[in-house]
Amino acid sequence: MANTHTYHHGDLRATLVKVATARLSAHGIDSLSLRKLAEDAGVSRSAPYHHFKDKNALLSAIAAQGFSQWHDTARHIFEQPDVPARERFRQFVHRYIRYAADNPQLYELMFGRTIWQEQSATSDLKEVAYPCFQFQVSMTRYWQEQGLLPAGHDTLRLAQVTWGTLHGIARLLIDGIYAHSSHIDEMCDTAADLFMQGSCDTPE
Amino acid sequence: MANTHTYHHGDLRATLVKVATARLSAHGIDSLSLRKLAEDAGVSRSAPYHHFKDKNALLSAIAAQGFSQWHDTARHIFEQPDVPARERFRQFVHRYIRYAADNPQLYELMFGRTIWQEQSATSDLKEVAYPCFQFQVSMTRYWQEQGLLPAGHDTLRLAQVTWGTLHGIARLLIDGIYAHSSHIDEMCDTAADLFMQGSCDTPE
DNA sequence: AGCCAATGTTGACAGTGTCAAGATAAAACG
DNA sequence: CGTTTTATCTTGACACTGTCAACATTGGCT
Repeated sequence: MANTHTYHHGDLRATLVKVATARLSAHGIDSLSLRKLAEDAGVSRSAPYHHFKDKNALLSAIAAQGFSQWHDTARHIFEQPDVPARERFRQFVHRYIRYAADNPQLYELMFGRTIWQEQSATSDLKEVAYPCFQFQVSMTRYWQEQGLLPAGHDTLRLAQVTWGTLHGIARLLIDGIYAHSSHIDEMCDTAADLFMQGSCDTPE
Repeated sequence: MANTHTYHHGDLRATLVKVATARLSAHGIDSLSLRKLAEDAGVSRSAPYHHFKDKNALLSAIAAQGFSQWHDTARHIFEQPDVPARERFRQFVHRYIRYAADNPQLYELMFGRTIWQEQSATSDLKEVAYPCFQFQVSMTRYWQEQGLLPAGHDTLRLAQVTWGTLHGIARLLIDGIYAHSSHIDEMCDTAADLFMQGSCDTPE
């Protein structure tokens, strides 16, 4: 499948996403040009336009993949019946930052201005990303019920702040300002402790 | 001064920064092209290269201005002898987010990957930005001493996490993902409360 | 007065995203 | 089966970008 030598490529759309993902993690987001991607896929410059409206649409497709991937990971961490809630929360914090630090280019694409500015957010992207946000809210509610996070606050706001924190730390790390990757674990512990300051531990 | 009709412009460097700042807040970071800026300044394409090594160097100069401006604001908030520490902390949180929300394009430039990636950070930029970071650490230490933030944690880590939180919220707002500007104040209050959960209020 | 360094200009190059018009093959339909 | 429609791919073109080299002009120093 996906024969490169016939006039019709076979599955150009998938191939484009694949080579784009590869190039992204290898050479960074700046070297992602449609023309190079087309060349990587063994196809001419404007062939991609039959599968993606825009450069943005292609980037959104990559980001969407990232979201669903992270959503799965988050679910796995959250749904461990044997692990106490407190520990799962801690794991979640560490894994989130770790995911961002391990895939800096992808993370930046997923949460960067580029694909999110008002007009350009594809509906495909939203369909994957919004449930991912929603899941964050559900988890927050659960942690409030478990007494790990303060119950007195609106769940949505709390979810925005906790995710904001993770997002902020991730970006500071990725952009290399004010934080270094050797501090990752300590920062995660500090953040987790800060959130659970008033925690009265799990009521079983 | 800064006559536009003579062969030598007068003070092209300052003019460039000025028109760039204007164009930045008006049309966004994407429409910042050296050629347009040169035209705005009434000068030819490659004249800027006599004042800035790079496009990046010009952008860094704008960002540097932003940092020193914010540093001043932060100092003013922090050095209010009559206002209790707790209130100053709350003010700080609100003003930080407000500053970001009011100057989204500038904020993005200041904290974006563009000017911070390893090689390209100008020494001019670092000279302004690092003291700004340092000030954040000093404030954190003070708030720890005042009992507003937990004393048990390393000050640097705590500063990274608190700033990370503000930074993350700011970015979620600016990029328009998962947070809307009508939630700003509630989010700030939630964040401040979360940080000061275990607070035993100011001694004295 | 005369030179030099600072500053500004034009020409050029490689790269980009995007579209219009034409070529080709696969699929749909009689 | 042949024919037509439709999806896909290609080449040509355009306007735009950052950057450099070569050349022009000027203000200030000796």
